[in-house]
Amino acid sequence: MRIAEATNVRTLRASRMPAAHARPRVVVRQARAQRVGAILAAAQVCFSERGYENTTMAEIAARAGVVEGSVYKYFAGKRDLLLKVIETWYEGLVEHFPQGLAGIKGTRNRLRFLVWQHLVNIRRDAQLSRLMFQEVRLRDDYYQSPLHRMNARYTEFLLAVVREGIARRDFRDDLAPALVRDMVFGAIEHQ
Amino acid sequence: MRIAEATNVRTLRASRMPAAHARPRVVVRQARAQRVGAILAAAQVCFSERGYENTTMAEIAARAGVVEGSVYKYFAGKRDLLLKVIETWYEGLVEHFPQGLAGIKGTRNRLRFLVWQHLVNIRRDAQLSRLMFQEVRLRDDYYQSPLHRMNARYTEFLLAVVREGIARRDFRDDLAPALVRDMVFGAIEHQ
DNA sequence: GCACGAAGTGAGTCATACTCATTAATGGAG
DNA sequence: CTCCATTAATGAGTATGACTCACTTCGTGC
Repeated sequence: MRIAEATNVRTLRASRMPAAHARPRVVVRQARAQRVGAILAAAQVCFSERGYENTTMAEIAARAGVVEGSVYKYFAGKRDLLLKVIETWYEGLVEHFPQGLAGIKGTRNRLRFLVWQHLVNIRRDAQLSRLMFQEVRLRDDYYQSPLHRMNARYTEFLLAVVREGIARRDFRDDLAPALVRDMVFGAIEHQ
Repeated sequence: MRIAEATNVRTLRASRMPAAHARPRVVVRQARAQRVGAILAAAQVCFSERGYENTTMAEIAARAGVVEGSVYKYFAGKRDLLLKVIETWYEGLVEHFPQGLAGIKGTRNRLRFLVWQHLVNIRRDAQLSRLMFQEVRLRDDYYQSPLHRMNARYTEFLLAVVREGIARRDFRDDLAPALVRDMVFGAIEHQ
């Protein structure tokens, strides 16, 4: 029984090389960007809902309405997909800072805005920000990834406001802006 | 060729149920504690050298001088092993705080000692502390794990010194000790 | 209409965490 | 000492999921 079954599977496998795939297929050829977008969106939902480890490529593909192999046509692998998801998310966040800051006067108000915005971001997209901290920022390849630059741009805004504050004598001039940045973001992210 | 090979494998597999394992074996029966220690030590080295993901249970077992299955007699799985490794490490760290602090007078010196000690810890055992941040503290089950309590004990020392400082009027009395703790550890760990 | 490259497919491979039937050692009772 | 029950140890086997690749189908320029 068991062996028979196994042999059966084997026979099936062996019959791979000659013309095998020949069933009707509904191939919805889509524009590249649209397809990439669908996969990214599906991946974002899956990763957010179930975490990185618990998400399978099959789930992502199914949700995006493509087959597993297709994902690998657009993304190098699961981790690359994660990086692209986070990157897309970050782009949206960074875009909002300049317009938000534009209308705000006074160093303290500007600082308050950035801190508040950061809190809003990591609370609204709690799962994504968790993924950023956990799966991306602490890995070896982070400093080589575009996300490192992206994160620098994100924290740069706070750094700039602190520098402004020093220039305008709102803060002591022996304040180290980078330390302030690390303390603010560190304190928020610590727990 | 291919099929023959496969069938061969299958036959091998099918011959499992009847008496199969009958080769000489050198079983070095060890005391439980000793064996657990060997596995933990091996796991710590492997995880530190190659990271959690890149380490295989087979590697750990080989380094500990046991067979893979034995590891599962003492640990629930790979993740449990990681938690136990970190826990063991943390125990060592926490033990050192009281004696270190005992000889130090003055709030600022005591604070400085704790910060310095923390820096030494995460620099000396860089890989382990990275594993703690990345693979443990940010996971869902962290707050249910003994490591959460362990970490609380670790940071408690700084909290206590800050409270002392307020009581002795070295610090303003509207200072929130928990915020100080989060800022200090957060700033250190942020990058 | 035909040839060619790109897009798309999914069965198959491979690596590895984990299981479990089986064997070896131990220690206590007779 | 010898038997037997209990526990330690074993490693071949299984399951799962990331990734590959031989092949099909579509779209386009000639």
